[in-house]
Amino acid sequence: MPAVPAENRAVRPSCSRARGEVGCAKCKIRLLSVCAALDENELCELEALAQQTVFEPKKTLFIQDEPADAIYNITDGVVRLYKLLPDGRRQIIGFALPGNFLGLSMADRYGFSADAVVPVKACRFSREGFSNLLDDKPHLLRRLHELATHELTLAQDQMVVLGRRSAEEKVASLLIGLRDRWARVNGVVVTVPLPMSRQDIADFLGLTIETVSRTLTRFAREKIILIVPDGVRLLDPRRMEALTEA
Amino acid sequence: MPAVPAENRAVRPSCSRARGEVGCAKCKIRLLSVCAALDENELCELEALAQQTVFEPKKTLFIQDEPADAIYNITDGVVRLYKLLPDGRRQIIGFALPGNFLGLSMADRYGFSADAVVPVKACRFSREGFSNLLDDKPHLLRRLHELATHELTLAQDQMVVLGRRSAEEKVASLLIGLRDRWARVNGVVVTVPLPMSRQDIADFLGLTIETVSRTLTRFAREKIILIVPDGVRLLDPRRMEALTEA
DNA sequence: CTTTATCATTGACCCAGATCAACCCTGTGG
DNA sequence: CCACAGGGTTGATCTGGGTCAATGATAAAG
Repeated sequence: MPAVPAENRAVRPSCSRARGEVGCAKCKIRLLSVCAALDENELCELEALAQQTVFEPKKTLFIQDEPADAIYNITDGVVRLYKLLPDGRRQIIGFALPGNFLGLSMADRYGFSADAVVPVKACRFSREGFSNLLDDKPHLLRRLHELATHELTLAQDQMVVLGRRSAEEKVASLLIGLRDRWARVNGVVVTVPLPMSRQDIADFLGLTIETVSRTLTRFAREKIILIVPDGVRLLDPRRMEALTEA
Repeated sequence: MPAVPAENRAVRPSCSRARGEVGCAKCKIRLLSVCAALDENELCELEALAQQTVFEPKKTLFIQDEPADAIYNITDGVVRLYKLLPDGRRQIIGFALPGNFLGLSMADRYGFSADAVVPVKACRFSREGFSNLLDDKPHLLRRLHELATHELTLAQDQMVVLGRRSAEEKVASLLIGLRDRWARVNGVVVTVPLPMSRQDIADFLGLTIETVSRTLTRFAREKIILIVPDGVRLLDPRRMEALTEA
Protein backbone atom coordinates (compact mmCIF):
# COMPACT_ATOMS: atom_id res chain seq x y z
CA MET A 1 0.00 0.00 0.00
CA PRO A 2 1.63 3.28 -1.14
CA ALA A 3 2.07 6.08 1.37
CA VAL A 4 -0.09 9.16 1.00
CA PRO A 5 1.52 12.56 1.70
CA ALA A 6 -0.03 14.20 4.75
CA GLU A 7 -0.90 17.40 2.93
CA ASN A 8 -2.86 15.39 0.42
CA ARG A 9 -4.87 13.54 2.99
CA ALA A 10 -6.62 16.73 4.03
CA VAL A 11 -8.07 17.63 0.65
CA ARG A 12 -8.39 14.13 -0.74
CA PRO A 13 -9.25 11.77 2.08
CA SER A 14 -7.65 8.34 2.09
CA CYS A 15 -10.59 6.54 0.62
CA SER A 16 -9.57 3.17 -0.65
CA ARG A 17 -11.88 3.12 -3.65
CA ALA A 18 -11.79 6.85 -4.37
CA ARG A 19 -8.22 6.50 -5.58
CA GLY A 20 -9.26 3.63 -7.84
CA GLU A 21 -11.83 3.37 -10.62
CA VAL A 22 -15.31 3.12 -9.18
CA GLY A 23 -15.62 5.41 -6.16
CA CYS A 24 -18.81 7.01 -4.82
CA ALA A 25 -17.43 10.34 -5.99
CA LYS A 26 -18.00 9.38 -9.63
CA CYS A 27 -21.23 7.43 -9.03
CA LYS A 28 -23.72 8.63 -11.60
CA ILE A 29 -26.76 8.27 -9.33
CA ARG A 30 -25.18 9.83 -6.25
CA LEU A 31 -27.19 13.03 -6.39
CA LEU A 32 -30.46 11.13 -6.70
CA SER A 33 -29.94 9.07 -3.60
CA VAL A 34 -29.21 9.34 0.13
CA CYS A 35 -25.59 9.99 -0.74
CA ALA A 36 -26.43 13.49 -1.94
CA ALA A 37 -26.54 14.55 1.72
CA LEU A 38 -22.87 13.75 2.32
CA ASP A 39 -19.71 15.79 1.72
CA GLU A 40 -16.54 14.31 0.27
CA ASN A 41 -15.17 13.11 3.61
CA GLU A 42 -18.41 11.55 4.75
CA LEU A 43 -18.73 9.88 1.39
CA CYS A 44 -15.51 8.04 2.15
CA GLU A 45 -16.87 6.87 5.47
CA LEU A 46 -19.94 5.58 3.72
CA GLU A 47 -17.88 3.98 1.00
CA ALA A 48 -15.90 2.10 3.63
CA LEU A 49 -19.17 0.50 4.76
CA ALA A 50 -20.45 -0.25 1.27
CA GLN A 51 -20.19 -3.58 -0.44
CA GLN A 52 -20.82 -3.74 -4.19
CA THR A 53 -23.28 -6.49 -5.04
CA VAL A 54 -24.87 -7.81 -8.22
CA PHE A 55 -28.05 -9.82 -8.70
CA GLU A 56 -29.07 -11.80 -11.75
CA PRO A 57 -32.68 -11.52 -12.94
CA LYS A 58 -35.15 -13.19 -10.53
CA LYS A 59 -32.57 -13.39 -7.74
CA THR A 60 -33.91 -12.15 -4.44
CA LEU A 61 -32.37 -9.27 -2.51
CA PHE A 62 -34.42 -10.03 0.58
CA ILE A 63 -37.67 -11.60 1.73
CA GLN A 64 -40.60 -10.17 3.68
CA ASP A 65 -40.53 -10.78 7.46
CA GLU A 66 -36.94 -12.02 7.50
CA PRO A 67 -34.40 -10.18 9.70
CA ALA A 68 -33.34 -6.99 7.95
CA ASP A 69 -29.59 -7.18 8.37
CA ALA A 70 -28.79 -5.32 5.16
CA ILE A 71 -30.00 -2.26 3.34
CA TYR A 72 -29.39 -1.51 -0.34
CA ASN A 73 -28.86 1.42 -2.59
CA ILE A 74 -29.72 0.45 -6.17
CA THR A 75 -27.14 1.73 -8.66
CA ASP A 76 -28.22 -0.17 -11.76
CA GLY A 77 -31.20 -2.22 -12.95
CA VAL A 78 -34.77 -2.62 -11.72
CA VAL A 79 -36.04 -4.34 -8.58
CA ARG A 80 -39.61 -5.38 -7.90
CA LEU A 81 -40.93 -4.90 -4.36
CA TYR A 82 -43.95 -6.97 -3.40
CA LYS A 83 -46.12 -8.55 -0.77
CA LEU A 84 -47.67 -12.01 -1.06
CA LEU A 85 -50.94 -13.21 0.44
CA PRO A 86 -51.01 -16.76 1.85
CA ASP A 87 -53.10 -17.94 -1.14
CA GLY A 88 -50.56 -16.68 -3.68
CA ARG A 89 -52.13 -13.37 -4.63
CA ARG A 90 -49.38 -10.80 -5.08
CA GLN A 91 -49.32 -7.02 -4.84
CA ILE A 92 -46.28 -5.27 -6.23
CA ILE A 93 -45.88 -2.14 -4.12
CA GLY A 94 -43.25 -0.55 -6.32
CA PHE A 95 -40.37 -0.85 -8.74
CA ALA A 96 -37.00 0.38 -7.48
CA LEU A 97 -34.84 2.13 -10.09
CA PRO A 98 -31.21 3.32 -9.87
CA GLY A 99 -30.89 5.82 -7.02
CA ASN A 100 -33.63 4.22 -4.96
CA PHE A 101 -32.88 3.19 -1.42
CA LEU A 102 -34.25 -0.02 0.10
CA GLY A 103 -34.35 -0.04 3.87
CA LEU A 104 -35.57 3.45 4.65
CA SER A 105 -37.44 2.19 7.64
CA MET A 106 -34.50 0.78 9.61
CA ALA A 107 -36.97 -1.75 11.01
CA ASP A 108 -35.57 -5.05 12.21
CA ARG A 109 -37.50 -7.09 9.63
CA TYR A 110 -38.21 -6.44 5.97
CA GLY A 111 -41.73 -5.24 5.30
CA PHE A 112 -41.79 -6.70 1.78
CA SER A 113 -39.81 -8.91 -0.56
CA ALA A 114 -37.50 -7.63 -3.28
CA ASP A 115 -36.06 -9.33 -6.33
CA ALA A 116 -34.19 -8.34 -9.44
CA VAL A 117 -36.16 -7.87 -12.66
CA VAL A 118 -33.03 -7.43 -14.81
CA PRO A 119 -29.35 -7.65 -13.79
CA VAL A 120 -29.03 -5.35 -10.77
CA LYS A 121 -26.08 -3.61 -9.14
CA ALA A 122 -26.49 -2.32 -5.62
CA CYS A 123 -24.45 -0.96 -2.72
CA ARG A 124 -25.07 -3.10 0.30
CA PHE A 125 -24.68 -1.81 3.88
CA SER A 126 -25.08 -3.67 7.12
CA ARG A 127 -28.03 -2.18 8.92
CA GLU A 128 -25.97 -1.82 12.07
CA GLY A 129 -23.15 0.03 10.32
CA PHE A 130 -25.51 2.37 8.56
CA SER A 131 -27.50 2.98 11.72
CA ASN A 132 -24.32 3.96 13.57
CA LEU A 133 -23.40 6.37 10.80
CA LEU A 134 -26.87 7.85 11.13
CA ASP A 135 -26.41 8.47 14.85
CA ASP A 136 -23.87 11.24 14.39
CA LYS A 137 -25.02 12.57 11.01
CA PRO A 138 -28.35 14.39 11.51
CA HIS A 139 -28.28 15.71 7.94
CA LEU A 140 -28.08 12.12 6.66
CA LEU A 141 -31.10 11.29 8.82
CA ARG A 142 -32.89 14.32 7.45
CA ARG A 143 -32.16 13.13 3.91
CA LEU A 144 -33.46 9.68 4.77
CA HIS A 145 -36.61 11.22 6.19
CA GLU A 146 -37.03 13.29 3.04
CA LEU A 147 -36.81 10.15 0.92
CA ALA A 148 -39.19 8.28 3.23
CA THR A 149 -41.86 10.98 3.01
CA HIS A 150 -41.39 11.06 -0.76
CA GLU A 151 -42.04 7.31 -0.83
CA LEU A 152 -45.08 7.86 1.37
CA THR A 153 -46.44 10.40 -1.10
CA LEU A 154 -45.92 7.96 -3.97
CA ALA A 155 -47.67 5.22 -2.02
CA GLN A 156 -50.64 7.52 -1.37
CA ASP A 157 -50.84 8.42 -5.05
CA GLN A 158 -50.81 4.72 -5.87
CA MET A 159 -53.69 4.20 -3.41
CA VAL A 160 -55.75 6.58 -5.56
CA VAL A 161 -54.77 4.64 -8.67
CA LEU A 162 -55.65 1.28 -7.12
CA GLY A 163 -58.86 2.41 -5.48
CA ARG A 164 -60.45 4.80 -7.93
CA ARG A 165 -58.92 4.48 -11.40
CA SER A 166 -60.18 2.46 -14.40
CA ALA A 167 -57.94 -0.12 -16.08
CA GLU A 168 -57.12 2.32 -18.87
CA GLU A 169 -56.19 5.06 -16.39
CA LYS A 170 -54.12 2.61 -14.36
CA VAL A 171 -51.98 1.58 -17.32
CA ALA A 172 -51.59 5.21 -18.40
CA SER A 173 -50.49 6.21 -14.90
CA LEU A 174 -47.84 3.48 -14.87
CA LEU A 175 -46.43 4.57 -18.23
CA ILE A 176 -46.31 8.26 -17.32
CA GLY A 177 -44.96 7.52 -13.85
CA LEU A 178 -42.16 5.32 -15.17
CA ARG A 179 -41.36 7.77 -17.94
CA ASP A 180 -40.87 10.57 -15.41
CA ARG A 181 -38.77 8.40 -13.11
CA TRP A 182 -36.54 7.17 -15.94
CA ALA A 183 -36.16 10.78 -17.02
CA ARG A 184 -34.54 11.61 -13.66
CA VAL A 185 -32.09 8.74 -14.08
CA ASN A 186 -31.30 8.69 -17.81
CA GLY A 187 -32.61 12.02 -19.06
CA VAL A 188 -35.80 12.59 -21.03
CA VAL A 189 -37.12 9.58 -22.92
CA VAL A 190 -39.89 8.92 -25.43
CA THR A 191 -39.46 5.15 -25.32
CA VAL A 192 -40.36 3.97 -21.83
CA PRO A 193 -38.45 0.79 -20.90
CA LEU A 194 -40.71 -1.90 -19.45
CA PRO A 195 -38.28 -4.61 -18.38
CA MET A 196 -40.84 -6.20 -16.07
CA SER A 197 -43.35 -8.82 -17.26
CA ARG A 198 -47.04 -8.21 -17.96
CA GLN A 199 -47.75 -10.18 -14.81
CA ASP A 200 -45.63 -7.73 -12.82
CA ILE A 201 -47.48 -4.79 -14.32
CA ALA A 202 -50.81 -6.45 -13.54
CA ASP A 203 -49.79 -7.13 -9.94
CA PHE A 204 -48.70 -3.53 -9.54
CA LEU A 205 -51.95 -2.08 -10.91
CA GLY A 206 -54.38 -4.53 -9.34
CA LEU A 207 -55.38 -5.99 -12.72
CA THR A 208 -54.91 -9.26 -14.60
CA ILE A 209 -52.33 -9.94 -17.25
CA GLU A 210 -55.06 -10.13 -19.90
CA THR A 211 -56.46 -6.72 -19.05
CA VAL A 212 -52.99 -5.17 -19.17
CA SER A 213 -52.34 -6.76 -22.55
CA ARG A 214 -55.69 -5.71 -24.00
CA THR A 215 -55.29 -2.15 -22.72
CA LEU A 216 -51.83 -1.81 -24.25
CA THR A 217 -52.99 -3.17 -27.62
CA ARG A 218 -55.94 -0.77 -27.52
CA PHE A 219 -53.55 2.15 -26.90
CA ALA A 220 -51.43 0.89 -29.80
CA ARG A 221 -54.48 0.55 -32.08
CA GLU A 222 -55.42 4.15 -31.22
CA LYS A 223 -51.85 5.28 -32.07
CA ILE A 224 -51.19 6.58 -28.53
CA ILE A 225 -48.25 4.21 -28.13
CA LEU A 226 -46.07 1.91 -30.19
CA ILE A 227 -45.25 -1.40 -28.53
CA VAL A 228 -41.55 -2.25 -28.92
CA PRO A 229 -39.47 -5.06 -27.37
CA ASP A 230 -39.20 -4.42 -23.59
CA GLY A 231 -41.00 -1.09 -23.70
CA VAL A 232 -43.40 1.30 -25.37
CA ARG A 233 -42.82 4.44 -27.34
CA LEU A 234 -45.20 7.25 -26.39
CA LEU A 235 -46.55 8.57 -29.69
CA ASP A 236 -49.02 10.95 -28.06
CA PRO A 237 -47.75 11.81 -24.55
CA ARG A 238 -50.37 14.53 -24.13
CA ARG A 239 -53.25 12.15 -24.54
CA MET A 240 -51.59 9.70 -22.19
CA GLU A 241 -51.11 12.40 -19.56
CA ALA A 242 -54.74 13.44 -20.00
CA LEU A 243 -55.79 9.91 -19.02
CA THR A 244 -53.83 10.18 -15.77
CA GLU A 245 -55.22 13.59 -14.85
CA ALA A 246 -58.94 13.45 -15.57
CA MET B 1 -46.57 36.28 37.62
CA PRO B 2 -45.26 34.63 40.84
CA ALA B 3 -41.55 34.14 41.26
CA VAL B 4 -40.24 30.61 40.98
CA PRO B 5 -37.38 29.62 43.30
CA ALA B 6 -34.25 28.86 41.33
CA GLU B 7 -33.85 25.39 42.80
CA ASN B 8 -37.35 24.54 41.60
CA ARG B 9 -36.80 25.66 38.07
CA ALA B 10 -34.35 22.85 37.55
CA VAL B 11 -36.73 20.02 38.31
CA ARG B 12 -39.96 21.64 37.22
CA PRO B 13 -39.28 23.95 34.29
CA SER B 14 -41.26 27.17 34.04
CA CYS B 15 -43.76 25.91 31.55
CA SER B 16 -46.79 28.16 31.39
CA ARG B 17 -49.36 25.44 30.86
CA ALA B 18 -47.58 22.74 32.87
CA ARG B 19 -48.47 24.60 36.07
CA GLY B 20 -52.09 24.84 34.97
CA GLU B 21 -54.61 22.13 34.09
CA VAL B 22 -53.98 20.86 30.58
CA GLY B 23 -50.23 20.57 30.00
CA CYS B 24 -48.45 18.16 27.65
CA ALA B 25 -47.16 16.35 30.74
CA LYS B 26 -50.63 14.99 31.46
CA CYS B 27 -51.65 14.51 27.82
CA LYS B 28 -53.12 11.04 27.55
CA ILE B 29 -51.84 10.41 24.03
CA ARG B 30 -48.35 11.75 24.57
CA LEU B 31 -46.64 8.39 24.49
CA LEU B 32 -48.35 7.44 21.24
CA SER B 33 -47.18 10.48 19.37
CA VAL B 34 -44.04 12.41 18.39
CA CYS B 35 -43.99 13.84 21.89
CA ALA B 36 -42.81 10.53 23.32
CA ALA B 37 -39.32 11.40 22.07
CA LEU B 38 -39.03 14.46 24.31
CA ASP B 39 -37.97 14.84 27.92
CA GLU B 40 -39.74 17.12 30.39
CA ASN B 41 -37.76 20.23 29.46
CA GLU B 42 -38.13 19.73 25.73
CA LEU B 43 -41.82 19.11 26.22
CA CYS B 44 -42.10 22.64 27.57
CA GLU B 45 -40.34 24.01 24.53
CA LEU B 46 -42.79 22.15 22.35
CA GLU B 47 -45.71 23.26 24.45
CA ALA B 48 -44.67 26.87 23.98
CA LEU B 49 -45.07 26.39 20.24
CA ALA B 50 -48.36 24.52 20.43
CA GLN B 51 -51.74 26.07 19.92
CA GLN B 52 -54.80 24.12 21.03
CA THR B 53 -57.39 23.97 18.26
CA VAL B 54 -60.84 22.42 17.86
CA PHE B 55 -62.74 21.54 14.69
CA GLU B 56 -66.44 20.82 14.39
CA PRO B 57 -67.51 17.86 12.22
CA LYS B 58 -66.89 18.47 8.49
CA LYS B 59 -64.62 21.46 9.16
CA THR B 60 -61.40 21.30 7.20
CA LEU B 61 -57.97 21.25 8.84
CA PHE B 62 -56.20 21.85 5.52
CA ILE B 63 -56.58 21.34 1.79
CA GLN B 64 -54.43 19.47 -0.71
CA ASP B 65 -51.86 21.58 -2.62
CA GLU B 66 -52.27 24.63 -0.39
CA PRO B 67 -49.20 26.00 1.42
CA ALA B 68 -48.49 23.82 4.44
CA ASP B 69 -47.93 26.47 7.11
CA ALA B 70 -49.20 24.34 9.97
CA ILE B 71 -48.84 20.80 11.21
CA TYR B 72 -51.18 19.08 13.63
CA ASN B 73 -51.07 16.51 16.36
CA ILE B 74 -54.52 15.00 16.86
CA THR B 75 -55.45 14.68 20.52
CA ASP B 76 -59.14 13.85 20.21
CA GLY B 77 -61.59 12.80 17.51
CA VAL B 78 -61.20 11.37 14.01
CA VAL B 79 -59.93 13.08 10.85
CA ARG B 80 -60.36 11.85 7.31
CA LEU B 81 -57.43 12.29 4.92
CA TYR B 82 -58.24 12.20 1.22
CA LYS B 83 -57.36 13.02 -2.34
CA LEU B 84 -59.88 14.17 -4.95
CA LEU B 85 -59.75 13.58 -8.69
CA PRO B 86 -60.87 16.45 -10.94
CA ASP B 87 -64.11 14.59 -11.77
CA GLY B 88 -65.07 14.22 -8.11
CA ARG B 89 -63.89 10.68 -7.43
CA ARG B 90 -62.41 10.53 -3.95
CA GLN B 91 -59.86 8.24 -2.33
CA ILE B 92 -59.58 8.39 1.44
CA ILE B 93 -55.96 7.55 2.20
CA GLY B 94 -56.44 7.19 5.92
CA PHE B 95 -58.26 8.08 9.11
CA ALA B 96 -56.23 9.95 11.72
CA LEU B 97 -56.97 8.99 15.34
CA PRO B 98 -55.74 10.57 18.59
CA GLY B 99 -51.94 10.45 18.69
CA ASN B 100 -51.57 10.69 14.93
CA PHE B 101 -49.40 13.40 13.49
CA LEU B 102 -50.33 15.28 10.32
CA GLY B 103 -47.42 16.91 8.56
CA LEU B 104 -44.74 14.24 8.80
CA SER B 105 -43.39 15.25 5.44
CA MET B 106 -42.45 18.84 6.25
CA ALA B 107 -43.16 19.56 2.57
CA ASP B 108 -44.17 23.09 1.68
CA ARG B 109 -47.60 22.07 0.40
CA TYR B 110 -50.12 19.58 1.77
CA GLY B 111 -50.21 16.30 -0.14
CA PHE B 112 -53.86 15.65 0.75
CA SER B 113 -56.89 17.27 2.33
CA ALA B 114 -58.01 16.67 5.90
CA ASP B 115 -61.29 17.28 7.63
CA ALA B 116 -62.93 16.44 10.92
CA VAL B 117 -65.32 13.47 11.00
CA VAL B 118 -66.44 14.18 14.58
CA PRO B 119 -65.46 17.06 16.90
CA VAL B 120 -61.66 17.12 16.84
CA LYS B 121 -59.04 18.55 19.18
CA ALA B 122 -55.53 19.05 17.87
CA CYS B 123 -52.26 20.73 18.78
CA ARG B 124 -51.28 23.06 16.00
CA PHE B 125 -47.67 24.06 15.29
CA SER B 126 -46.33 26.46 12.73
CA ARG B 127 -44.26 24.45 10.30
CA GLU B 128 -41.42 26.91 10.66
CA GLY B 129 -41.37 26.70 14.44
CA PHE B 130 -41.49 22.95 14.44
CA SER B 131 -38.83 22.71 11.76
CA ASN B 132 -36.50 24.88 13.85
CA LEU B 133 -37.06 22.68 16.86
CA LEU B 134 -36.20 19.71 14.68
CA ASP B 135 -32.88 21.25 13.66
CA ASP B 136 -31.30 20.85 17.08
CA LYS B 137 -33.18 17.76 18.27
CA PRO B 138 -31.98 14.75 16.26
CA HIS B 139 -33.93 12.36 18.48
CA LEU B 140 -37.13 14.22 17.62
CA LEU B 141 -36.25 13.84 13.94
CA ARG B 142 -35.57 10.16 14.50
CA ARG B 143 -39.00 9.81 16.11
CA LEU B 144 -40.58 11.62 13.19
CA HIS B 145 -38.80 9.30 10.79
CA GLU B 146 -40.00 6.29 12.77
CA LEU B 147 -43.58 7.52 12.49
CA ALA B 148 -43.16 8.26 8.78
CA THR B 149 -41.90 4.78 8.00
CA HIS B 150 -44.74 3.33 10.07
CA GLU B 151 -47.17 5.32 7.93
CA LEU B 152 -45.38 4.05 4.83
CA THR B 153 -45.85 0.47 6.01
CA LEU B 154 -49.55 1.10 6.60
CA ALA B 155 -49.88 2.64 3.14
CA GLN B 156 -48.21 -0.40 1.58
CA ASP B 157 -50.53 -2.74 3.46
CA GLN B 158 -53.46 -0.70 2.20
CA MET B 159 -52.13 -1.06 -1.35
CA VAL B 160 -52.51 -4.83 -0.96
CA VAL B 161 -56.05 -4.35 0.32
CA LEU B 162 -57.01 -2.04 -2.54
CA GLY B 163 -55.32 -4.04 -5.28
CA ARG B 164 -55.86 -7.65 -4.34
CA ARG B 165 -58.64 -8.05 -1.77
CA SER B 166 -62.34 -8.86 -2.31
CA ALA B 167 -65.06 -6.58 -0.97
CA GLU B 168 -65.64 -8.87 1.99
CA GLU B 169 -61.92 -8.95 2.84
CA LYS B 170 -61.67 -5.18 2.45
CA VAL B 171 -64.43 -4.50 4.97
CA ALA B 172 -62.97 -7.08 7.38
CA SER B 173 -59.54 -5.48 7.12
CA LEU B 174 -60.99 -2.06 7.93
CA LEU B 175 -62.78 -3.38 11.02
CA ILE B 176 -59.76 -5.30 12.35
CA GLY B 177 -57.42 -2.43 11.51
CA LEU B 178 -59.56 0.14 13.31
CA ARG B 179 -60.12 -2.16 16.26
CA ASP B 180 -56.36 -2.53 16.75
CA ARG B 181 -55.74 1.18 16.39
CA TRP B 182 -58.51 2.10 18.85
CA ALA B 183 -57.06 -0.46 21.24
CA ARG B 184 -53.79 1.48 21.36
CA VAL B 185 -55.69 4.68 22.18
CA ASN B 186 -58.55 3.54 24.44
CA GLY B 187 -57.56 0.02 25.46
CA VAL B 188 -59.02 -3.18 24.08
CA VAL B 189 -62.49 -2.90 22.56
CA VAL B 190 -65.09 -5.33 21.24
CA THR B 191 -67.31 -2.58 19.85
CA VAL B 192 -65.41 -0.83 17.08
CA PRO B 193 -66.51 2.81 16.73
CA LEU B 194 -67.26 3.79 13.14
CA PRO B 195 -67.93 7.52 13.36
CA MET B 196 -67.33 7.97 9.63
CA SER B 197 -70.12 7.59 7.05
CA ARG B 198 -70.59 4.59 4.77
CA GLN B 199 -69.44 6.82 1.93
CA ASP B 200 -66.18 7.45 3.78
CA ILE B 201 -65.66 3.72 4.30
CA ALA B 202 -66.41 3.08 0.62
CA ASP B 203 -63.94 5.75 -0.48
CA PHE B 204 -61.29 4.28 1.79
CA LEU B 205 -61.74 0.73 0.51
CA GLY B 206 -62.27 1.50 -3.17
CA LEU B 207 -65.90 0.31 -3.09
CA THR B 208 -69.36 1.86 -3.35
CA ILE B 209 -71.59 2.72 -0.45
CA GLU B 210 -74.03 -0.03 -1.47
CA THR B 211 -71.37 -2.73 -1.42
CA VAL B 212 -70.17 -1.62 2.02
CA SER B 213 -73.73 -1.67 3.34
CA ARG B 214 -74.51 -5.09 1.85
CA THR B 215 -71.27 -6.56 3.17
CA LEU B 216 -71.92 -5.31 6.68
CA THR B 217 -75.48 -6.66 6.69
CA ARG B 218 -74.20 -10.01 5.40
CA PHE B 219 -71.66 -10.11 8.29
CA ALA B 220 -74.50 -9.26 10.68
CA ARG B 221 -76.76 -11.95 9.19
CA GLU B 222 -73.95 -14.48 9.66
CA LYS B 223 -73.56 -13.35 13.29
CA ILE B 224 -69.97 -12.20 12.81
CA ILE B 225 -70.87 -8.68 13.87
CA LEU B 226 -73.71 -6.77 15.46
CA ILE B 227 -74.39 -3.39 13.90
CA VAL B 228 -74.88 -0.73 16.56
CA PRO B 229 -75.26 3.07 16.25
CA ASP B 230 -71.92 4.51 15.06
CA GLY B 231 -70.07 1.22 15.17
CA VAL B 232 -70.08 -2.55 15.10
CA ARG B 233 -69.61 -5.10 17.84
CA LEU B 234 -67.34 -7.96 16.82
CA LEU B 235 -69.19 -11.13 17.82
CA ASP B 236 -66.66 -13.46 16.22
CA PRO B 237 -63.30 -11.66 16.03
CA ARG B 238 -61.50 -14.85 15.01
CA ARG B 239 -63.59 -15.30 11.89
CA MET B 240 -63.13 -11.65 11.05
CA GLU B 241 -59.36 -11.93 11.46
CA ALA B 242 -59.35 -15.04 9.29
CA LEU B 243 -60.88 -12.99 6.48
CA THR B 244 -58.04 -10.49 6.65
CA GLU B 245 -55.32 -13.14 6.70
CA ALA B 246 -56.28 -15.67 4.05
C1' DC C 1 -33.72 -27.89 -37.88
C1' DT C 2 -37.12 -29.42 -34.13
C1' DT C 3 -38.52 -29.42 -29.31
C1' DT C 4 -39.81 -27.36 -25.25
C1' DA C 5 -40.68 -23.47 -22.39
C1' DT C 6 -42.04 -18.93 -21.33
C1' DC C 7 -44.44 -15.03 -22.13
C1' DA C 8 -47.90 -12.24 -24.65
C1' DT C 9 -52.11 -11.81 -27.22
C1' DT C 10 -56.84 -12.69 -28.41
C1' DG C 11 -61.55 -14.41 -28.04
C1' DA C 12 -65.80 -16.20 -25.60
C1' DC C 13 -68.06 -16.14 -21.53
C1' DC C 14 -69.00 -15.01 -16.66
C1' DC C 15 -69.50 -12.70 -12.29
C1' DA C 16 -68.35 -9.44 -8.34
C1' DG C 17 -69.36 -5.31 -7.65
C1' DA C 18 -71.24 -0.98 -9.90
C1' DT C 19 -75.32 1.45 -11.18
C1' DC C 20 -80.00 2.81 -10.88
C1' DA C 21 -84.03 3.18 -8.21
C1' DA C 22 -87.02 2.65 -4.34
C1' DC C 23 -87.65 2.69 0.34
C1' DC C 24 -86.65 3.29 5.30
C1' DC C 25 -85.02 5.19 9.04
C1' DT C 26 -83.92 9.11 12.68
C1' DG C 27 -83.61 13.63 13.82
C1' DT C 28 -84.97 18.58 13.24
C1' DG C 29 -87.77 22.44 12.51
C1' DG C 30 -92.15 24.34 11.84
C1' DC D 1 -98.47 16.60 14.71
C1' DC D 2 -96.29 16.59 9.83
C1' DA D 3 -92.61 17.63 6.42
C1' DC D 4 -88.42 16.96 4.74
C1' DA D 5 -83.49 16.21 4.68
C1' DG D 6 -79.48 13.27 5.13
C1' DG D 7 -77.99 9.10 6.04
C1' DG D 8 -78.53 3.91 5.38
C1' DT D 9 -80.55 -0.35 3.40
C1' DT D 10 -82.37 -3.32 -0.17
C1' DG D 11 -83.59 -5.00 -4.76
C1' DA D 12 -83.15 -5.34 -9.94
C1' DT D 13 -80.21 -4.86 -13.55
C1' DC D 14 -75.91 -3.90 -15.99
C1' DT D 15 -70.97 -4.00 -17.11
C1' DG D 16 -65.81 -3.63 -16.58
C1' DG D 17 -62.74 -6.52 -15.87
C1' DG D 18 -61.96 -11.40 -14.45
C1' DT D 19 -61.76 -16.31 -15.92
C1' DC D 20 -60.99 -19.90 -19.07
C1' DA D 21 -59.13 -21.51 -23.20
C1' DA D 22 -56.60 -21.33 -27.45
C1' DT D 23 -53.18 -19.40 -30.33
C1' DG D 24 -48.92 -16.85 -31.41
C1' DA D 25 -44.23 -15.25 -30.79
C1' DT D 26 -39.47 -15.63 -29.11
C1' DA D 27 -35.75 -17.98 -27.36
C1' DA D 28 -32.93 -21.31 -25.44
C1' DA D 29 -31.82 -26.49 -25.58
C1' DG D 30 -31.10 -30.61 -28.05
